[in-house]
Amino acid sequence: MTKTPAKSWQAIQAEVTRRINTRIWPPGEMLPNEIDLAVEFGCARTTVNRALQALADKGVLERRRKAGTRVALNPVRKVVLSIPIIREEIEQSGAGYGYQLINAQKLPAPPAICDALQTPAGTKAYSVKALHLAGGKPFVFEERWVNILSVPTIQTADLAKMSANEWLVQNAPFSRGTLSFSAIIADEALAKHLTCPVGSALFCLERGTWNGEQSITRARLYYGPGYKMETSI
Amino acid sequence: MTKTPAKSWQAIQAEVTRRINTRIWPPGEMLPNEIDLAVEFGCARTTVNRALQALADKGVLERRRKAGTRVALNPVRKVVLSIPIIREEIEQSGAGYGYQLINAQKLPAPPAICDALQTPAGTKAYSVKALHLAGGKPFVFEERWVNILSVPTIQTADLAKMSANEWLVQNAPFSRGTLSFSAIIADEALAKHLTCPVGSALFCLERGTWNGEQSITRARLYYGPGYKMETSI
DNA sequence: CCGAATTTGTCCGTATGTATA
DNA sequence: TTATACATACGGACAAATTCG
Repeated sequence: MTKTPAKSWQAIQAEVTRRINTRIWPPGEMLPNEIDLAVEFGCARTTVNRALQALADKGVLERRRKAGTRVALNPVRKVVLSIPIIREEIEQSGAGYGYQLINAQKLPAPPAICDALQTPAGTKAYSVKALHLAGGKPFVFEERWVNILSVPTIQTADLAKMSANEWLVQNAPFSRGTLSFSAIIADEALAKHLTCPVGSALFCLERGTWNGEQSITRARLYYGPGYKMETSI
Repeated sequence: MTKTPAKSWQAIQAEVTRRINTRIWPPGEMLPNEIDLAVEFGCARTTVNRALQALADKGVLERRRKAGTRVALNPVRKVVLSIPIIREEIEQSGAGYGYQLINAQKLPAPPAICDALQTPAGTKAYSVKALHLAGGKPFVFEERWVNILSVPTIQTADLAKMSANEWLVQNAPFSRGTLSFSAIIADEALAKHLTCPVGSALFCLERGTWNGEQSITRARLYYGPGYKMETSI
């Protein structure tokens, strides 16, 4: 019988995690039901429930009514990734943050963008290109298209003073979005903006946002060579 | 006055989200305290608490005792990313999954690996190289080092039948890990394994795991050119 | 610097709803 | 259909953190 150090749902979470890690409950194993665990830990069932639910949210446990709770066969599935705010990320590294608008203009959007923004082919959209600098050196090149049907007022915003991202956060709500990561080769334009060799491998973060069915914007952030996005499990 | 459709913490979560999205509560705005919200929604404070806590977990709200609850200034900070199990990802795309062990042997680990595995420089470690195939074509090249001081038994495992990842999941528990994403240029070796041109940009996922203070393994997964890791917000 | 007031965090015990084997 | 196990709710209570005077 294991000593029960428990108190508070976080302690229970820790103890359950320990048992999983030490294979007392190996992958696929069924756990005792909440009532039994509550008795063992000497707490209310609601407290056990809270702990197990949190672990299920993390993907460590799988729970189904009537079927019970089991240790997930494939752990490490869900990770909470904190998307760094570029400015904060740079300032935390100790370097000074700089922002530089390259250009902002209404342009006929390329087909791929019209598709992404769900506007008819050939529609004009607002193109914004900007650079985020760390210690005066290029850190991220931002390439953004804004749907002027959804957010017409962006055309009058002074994007030299406030980044498009900040402006949108304050002026254009969104309800959902997509996020993707990929690797891309630096072409001449990218290499010039980031002052890196043509052919470098760049980490690319692409984000699209919608408000209901209306598309708002689609942005690509190209990080300089060698960038790593890190998180812990 | 808004109609309160509330019932269940999820409904409250939805209503709060709606108010944030429609700028009834813009970024930075303070929310009423839990008690007042409970009165407005006609439910118990614990129910409100659950809803707001869930939103705080998502990074939508920021909460502090006594200070209260406010809408986060920078939304979209925390994202739950589901790291796809390679086999599942391939099978879901409709292609057949294949696994191919390239080699597995005890080798003196390069300094960077010894550093990552926290073993003395020049220590031997177990090197595993393998390929995951989708529809018979290379999809991911896996390059792994396993700490044989922590997991000596891996040397007797038949890694041609079971992938190192699967074997470790079943045989070597870990308590914490790191995860990073980056972009890398395909050198000749990588290009050969993935049958892609030298100089391609590859998406690279790097994972390190520990059990307490003991390092277990460090793996790099190189995805073929054009791969995108996607998620939604 | 300290105490008081406020707000969230967590707990308990109970009750009822709901999916499912 | 029924029994089981999880999901959620309620209200009361106290703890902990932090702001503010």
